[in-house]
Amino acid sequence: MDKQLVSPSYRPLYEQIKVMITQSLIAGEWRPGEAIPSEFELAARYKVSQGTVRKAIDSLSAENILIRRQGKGTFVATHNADVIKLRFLRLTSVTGQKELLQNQFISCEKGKANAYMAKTLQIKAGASTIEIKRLLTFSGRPLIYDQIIVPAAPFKGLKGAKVEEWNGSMYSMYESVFGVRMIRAEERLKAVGADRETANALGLKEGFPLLSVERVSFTYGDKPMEWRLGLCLTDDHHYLSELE
Amino acid sequence: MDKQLVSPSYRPLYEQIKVMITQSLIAGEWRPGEAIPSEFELAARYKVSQGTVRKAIDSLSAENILIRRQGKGTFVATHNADVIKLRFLRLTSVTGQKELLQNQFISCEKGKANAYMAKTLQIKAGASTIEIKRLLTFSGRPLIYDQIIVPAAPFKGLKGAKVEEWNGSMYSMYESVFGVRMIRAEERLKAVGADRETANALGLKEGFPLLSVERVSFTYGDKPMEWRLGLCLTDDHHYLSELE
DNA sequence: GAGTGGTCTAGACCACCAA
DNA sequence: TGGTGGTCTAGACCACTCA
Repeated sequence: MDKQLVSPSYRPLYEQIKVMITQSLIAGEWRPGEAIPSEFELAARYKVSQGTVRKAIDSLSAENILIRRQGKGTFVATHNADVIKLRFLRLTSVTGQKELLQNQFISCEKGKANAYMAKTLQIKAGASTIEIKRLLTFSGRPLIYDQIIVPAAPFKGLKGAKVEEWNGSMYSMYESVFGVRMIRAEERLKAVGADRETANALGLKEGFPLLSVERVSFTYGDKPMEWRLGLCLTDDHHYLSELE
Repeated sequence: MDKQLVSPSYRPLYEQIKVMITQSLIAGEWRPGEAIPSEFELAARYKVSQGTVRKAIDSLSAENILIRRQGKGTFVATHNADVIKLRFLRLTSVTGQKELLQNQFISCEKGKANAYMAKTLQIKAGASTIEIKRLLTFSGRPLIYDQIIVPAAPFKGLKGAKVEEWNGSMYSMYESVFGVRMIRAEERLKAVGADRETANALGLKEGFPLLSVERVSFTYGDKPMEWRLGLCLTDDHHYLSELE
């Protein structure tokens, strides 16, 4: 039996505060990049001590959902700000730098979720999706062949034109145009041989070893909102993972 | 100029406590798996409040250096305990399970650090090293061809015999036999084609795509103590990375 | 029941930032 | 100079573990 069900429904106060703050974030009361009320104001609103609000904010800050800045305030995390750009990018050149990649869109089409995609994105099988393919290049050299699938419903109006004219990361667009904020992602990595399509796109021979990065991104409440498959050339770059 | 040098040398109390606790760990005052003194005892020892000790322990706990257990005490993290075994293993089968791998040693020889290894392990070029090769298999099938290099000095007496008779992870052995505790690691991933040696070891054709995982492990004080290169077959397995 | 870590409070003071 | 987050304290009470 689930332990949660037998144990009494004890939840620390600061976790409840955390939930309430998260709900305000979902409702859009505070938008990405904006400051939330000060710890004292929130303490007054929720009728708890400042220390308890602090602990809730500490936790959200550790999850990169809020950003604290001493002397200034606490801000809603965003994928727009220059400093946090490429928050989810783990691929770095052998010199150690994370550099800006050039974005070249190949296609943007409507699709329908197959069984796997339905399960992954928690939508109904056959539900409408939007499928994007693009090529990311570095210094003129193709580096990643990316396939992106999102459910159509939350991204109504996302079309090729919209995608092509956007100058920034996909996450930044999701956030600014559709109000969908990604807060977490899971990546599954494998080594694969390039298939014909990818080999052509990247200018390689079929079977050339590529790093396959399958990513699922989640918005508030651990709701999956994007599936992505990136096939990466890793002769000049590597994927950095820190273990603790 | 380094910001640390111009700003006053202000360090919060709890960080100083953290350093003192870490020093006790290095000195071996509390051994892996053992409990450290209670928060009140430490508060008395360091002449600070319990809350300040708590904050220091919180931080070490977040870094997986200490483990808190409500009602029992705070314990020194170990690679021996069953529950924390495979702490650094990110490779999971497609079914999602982390399973025990069989260990088959191939060789264990003395070597000398080349320029790259010297830089990586922060030892002198030409310093003595120990080089181990092994094969990790899962359900009888070769999965990872592993090459491990450690500086000879801290691992005096590490020989083939010792390695082969040890029944557990390398980290568990480092800890139990040599008192070297790894607390952190960095991994750099690439996709590569199998070379002849690896292809033979894993029973593949040359050029077969493999996930190359280069790992450097650190002990207290961010001192690098092990270099490792694992070449992994990823048709049935994948490497899981969580992004926040 | 005694001892441990976990939560919560209230208040003081410090470091940082902007106006 | 006033407001923000960051630190530190002291004390109360709660939840968990084990003898």
